[in-house]
Order: sequence, then C-alpha cells, then structure tokens
Amino acid sequence: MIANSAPATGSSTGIGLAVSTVIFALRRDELGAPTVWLPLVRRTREPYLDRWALPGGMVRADESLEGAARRNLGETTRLEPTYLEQLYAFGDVDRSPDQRMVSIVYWALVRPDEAERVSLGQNVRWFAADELPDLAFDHNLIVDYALWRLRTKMEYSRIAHAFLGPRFTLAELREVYEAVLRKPLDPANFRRQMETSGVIEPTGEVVTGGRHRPPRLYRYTGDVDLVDAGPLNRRTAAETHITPEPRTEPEPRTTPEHLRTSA
Amino acid sequence: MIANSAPATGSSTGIGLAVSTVIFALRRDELGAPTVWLPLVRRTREPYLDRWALPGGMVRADESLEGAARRNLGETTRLEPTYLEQLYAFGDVDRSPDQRMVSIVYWALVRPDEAERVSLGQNVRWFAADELPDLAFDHNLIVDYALWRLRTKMEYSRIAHAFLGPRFTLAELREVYEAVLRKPLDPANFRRQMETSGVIEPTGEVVTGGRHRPPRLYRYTGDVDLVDAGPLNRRTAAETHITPEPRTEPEPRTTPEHLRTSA
DNA sequence: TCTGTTCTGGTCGCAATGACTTTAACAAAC
DNA sequence: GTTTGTTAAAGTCATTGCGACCAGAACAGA
Repeated sequence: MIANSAPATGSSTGIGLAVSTVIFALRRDELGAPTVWLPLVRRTREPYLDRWALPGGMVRADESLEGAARRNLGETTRLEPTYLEQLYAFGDVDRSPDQRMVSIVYWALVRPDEAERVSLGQNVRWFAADELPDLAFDHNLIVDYALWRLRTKMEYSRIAHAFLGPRFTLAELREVYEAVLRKPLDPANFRRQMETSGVIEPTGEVVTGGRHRPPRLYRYTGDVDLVDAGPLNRRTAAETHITPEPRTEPEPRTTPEHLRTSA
Repeated sequence: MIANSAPATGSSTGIGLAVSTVIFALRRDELGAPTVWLPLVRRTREPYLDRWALPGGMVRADESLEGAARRNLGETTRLEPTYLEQLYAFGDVDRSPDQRMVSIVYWALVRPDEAERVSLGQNVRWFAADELPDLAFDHNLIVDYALWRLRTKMEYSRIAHAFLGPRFTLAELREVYEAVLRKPLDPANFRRQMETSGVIEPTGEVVTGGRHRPPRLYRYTGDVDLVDAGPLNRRTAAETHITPEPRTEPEPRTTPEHLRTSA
C-alpha cells in the first residue's frame, strides 16, 4: 500500500469501493430441523434490477471498513450481529457490468431472536443457504465461499456460541453444529468433547418441562469476545484451549420458568 | 456490494485503493540455519520518507487485485512468486496520515533461487522476519499477521512446497517446516507423517555425495496448483488427503551429478 | 577397516476419537 | 401409583494418530 512507485495521491482511479455482508442465522425449515439461512435484499435499480443481492453499500471516507459494514447492516436489515469478520476482497474487473467495483465482504452471525427483527417486506427476505436463486453480480460465489468458511471454522473455533444466547443446553449447542455441518453428531461423544475442551461450564441450572431427564444449562467460559479473528484480535492456539476446571457439586435444582425449551 | 441503498455510481469518494504484498523466502542466517526473510523497499517520499515499507502500488482500473499485486511485485522486485494469496484488506481511517487509503494485502512465497534475483540496491533490502525495524504505516502489524498466517497454514496445508524446487529430500522439506515453525522436528516422525499423508512420492533417485546414507528424492503428488486458496481455488478436506500409494520396488540408484545437496 | 553421520524403518505408550452400552430422571399415559 | 417413553448423562472398548525413542542401513572420509 502507498508504495514508492505510486503517485502522491491515489484517488480518482475510477474504482468504486463498497462493503457487503453475508449474514447467517439458524432457522427451522418446514420439517422443524434448524438450517442455515441468510437475508437478501432485492435490487431496485440497474444493473441486475429486481435480482436478489447481499446487503451492502459504499464506504464513506470517514468510516472504517468494518464500520461501513455495521452501518449498512443496520440501515438495510436493522441487524447488529454478535459476530462479524472480514471474508475476502472481491475485485475482478468484470464483476460489475458498468462501473469497476471492489467489494470488501464481511460475514456475520446473528442469534435467532435477532434474526426475527429483520424488517421483512417486499425488498428483504430470508433464503435457505443451500437453495439460493441466481443472485446479482458474483454474489453466489461469495455466499458459497462464506458458507465454506463458516463450516470450516465451526470445526476448530467456538463460533457456535454466536448462534446462541448466554445460556444453553448441550442439545441446543449440538443442534447448532449439526445444522451447520449438516451431519448428525453422537450426543455422548459431543458432550465429552465439549467438557474436555473447557470452553463451556455448567451454570447450575436445569431446564424442566420436557418429558425426559432435565438437561443442565451451560455458559461459555472466558472473556473472549466473539467479534473478530482478524489481524487485531488474534489468539494463539494455546490461549484457545483453556484448562478444564474441576467438577462442581451436585446441582441446586433451580427451575426458572422462563427457561423452558421449545421441545 | 453495489447495494440498493448505494448511489448509482460509487466513484470519487476520495478513498485511495492500493495493493501490497508480504513476500516470504527462506534464507540462511549467520549460523547457517534457514529462517524466514522478506524484502522491503525504502520510501522515497512523504509520508514516512526513508522508512522501510512493503512493496505495493495503486490498482489500475483495468487490472484485477491479484493482477495488480503481481505487476507491482515485478516492477519493484522482479519477483514472480510460486504462491500468492490474498491476506486481508486494511482500511482504518487513520492508517495513512494524509489521504484515506484502503490496501488489499497479499502474501507470497518464493523459492531461494528466485529470491536471489531481487535487485538489491539502496532501496530494496532483505530483512529477517523476526527482526524488523519500525516500518511505514501499519506495515509491522501486517507483517505480523502474514507471519501468523504462514505458520498456521504450514500446519495443515502443503504450502511448504512453494519454498522448494520440484525434487527435494525429506531433510530439505523438514528444514522448511523447522524454519517456519521455529522448532525442531523428529526426522523419523516427520517421515511417517509425510508418507501417510500421501502428498509426496519418491522419484526413484537418490542424492549421493554426503558422508552418510544417501537420501531419496521426492516430488509432490497430484496436480494441485499452489496459486491460491481463495474463493476460486478451494479444495475440500477430503480432496487434500490423497490415498497413499503402494510402495515401489528397490531404487534404481541413479545419481545425477547436478542434484548434490549443499551439505 | 574403522568411524562419524544421516537416512530409514520400527516399537512403545499416551491421548483423542468413534461406536456403543448403561443408568438417570423426568412427563405423560395407564 | 405404576408403567412407559424419551432424552440426559456417564461409562466402556477398540482404533487411530502422534511424540519419544531405538536400531539397523548406507554412504564418505580417515
């Protein structure tokens, strides 16, 4: 950047700079199984008039790239994601039919309760990530890449947290993994993995109401925020593996009424 | 990108668009041990006059981002990397003291023989990656992030190949890993890992000349090019694990003179 | 012939994991 | 009040991968 061979000022090259965001949320399909969905916006002008596209917009001179992504997210969908990370910069010459466009693309995760806040209307709609129509520009390619990143990162990171609230059962957490990875996981082995990893800890509460043994509620350990994994918020492999804590005593058996699960 | 709420044309926001590249090569330090080095260029104008910086330059309207990176690489260092991948887009508002700048940063790997082609002079010099001076702009942060990516990716990818020629011994390949990861590896275990992974295969040749048992020469299997790992050239985890091939017969014992190792 | 070196193939034990079994604890039906 | 169905939770067992380590193989040079 700003290299020796560059002119003193780098503006007015005729290249437009925009940001877009791939927003993922878990929603239940017609069978009741949770799957990955994303909101798209309908284009209201050429090119690609009336085609569905990722939410986004231009970067202003006084805001950072991530700031521009957050602002556009709020303006178009009213969403404030719990997880936001840069995905890739797309800049092929012919990706927009008229003006030359470079787009910095982010991807975001939102919780189901946040997802319902999206102002649904004629111009915003949720789509199942695996059944997308032909989108504007190269947005199909972008979504595929974002999906690959989501699934890859799910296997070595703790981003599943971003789909859930502060307290959750192991079954709920496992449902997130199964929805994203699209394969069933053994409940017992999943429990063992989560317990030995040390990233979650029981809250001492259980959820009653189901016609089965009441599951414990867990929370994520540590103060690691889920905002980023870019150059600024990096963690070493050692830091991400927290030492497992000793088991607590028998559960006090509180049963808050508002914690009933849907099942 | 090119969103609904955006103006019809997105140019002339006053934001400059540039590309820079972090170029890595293995060179031997004063002790003869291979370590990671990178070339930097001295700035010839304000801001940061006379400070060392990453090679880069502006993106032209008729070239892709990667194309711009390759062109700048050739112009400033005469390098044509064997591996080139996008790293990150840096776009904080205050990262350049005068004009607003967004830089798409790439990282590249070059072989030692290529690295010596770099036109060394008053304005281009090699630096050990772990002993960098204060660089211009946020380039120290960028190099640190690129180093982290190099070391992380070395553990699950086959990018070590990009540092070597078409044929190599297991000791040479192990030296690459040891230099990047900065830790010694057990030769026997390293051999087993490489053999069971199936990414390399013996050529049938051996290298004589050393005062020890002559090592076999290997090559990388598969037609996987090493150009990218972005949205276009993705591989699934299954594809990267090629089935191990059966052992070949005893080596024919060719001894090409030009393949003598330096040891 | 001996010696020093690295290459190459092997063993041993530990840790992680997948497949599976068993017991626990509830709600609802009987 | 007992039974039944369901999921939670805990444990077992065999396999795999890996780090640490050992021993023979094959050269060059003394």
